[in-house]
Amino acid sequence: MQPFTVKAIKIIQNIPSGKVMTYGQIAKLAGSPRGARQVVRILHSLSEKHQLPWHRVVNGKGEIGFKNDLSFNLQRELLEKEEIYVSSKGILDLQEYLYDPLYHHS
DNA sequence: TTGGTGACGGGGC
DNA sequence: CGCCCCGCCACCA
Repeated sequence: MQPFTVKAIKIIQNIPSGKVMTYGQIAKLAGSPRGARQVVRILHSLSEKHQLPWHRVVNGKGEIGFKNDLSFNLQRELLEKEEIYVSSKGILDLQEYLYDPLYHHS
């Protein structure tokens, strides 16, 4: 397993409930600034095995990425359960919900 | 080995 | 805002 994959998994596992991270942000923190698509791959193939909170990952514009209705609706439901408001078009407010593991209060 | 494939991202219009 | 193009990169048939 590549170090990138290991790091990305840890990062995803540490996203707190009620917050989201973007594919690109995770890729960058895991050491591959242009590896957003690899994050997609990881979520797709390893979410179950590693019990990843896959629903807390959205694209850089703050939208649910799925085109597929079933997956789209499921992700929206899971986010709203965590008090994250998602519009019917799948858009949420990154200013409010984005999690930055490198940011610390005072 | 090679070419197709994305739950992406940035830039241009 | 919406579209389109292009670069990206590990995986797999």
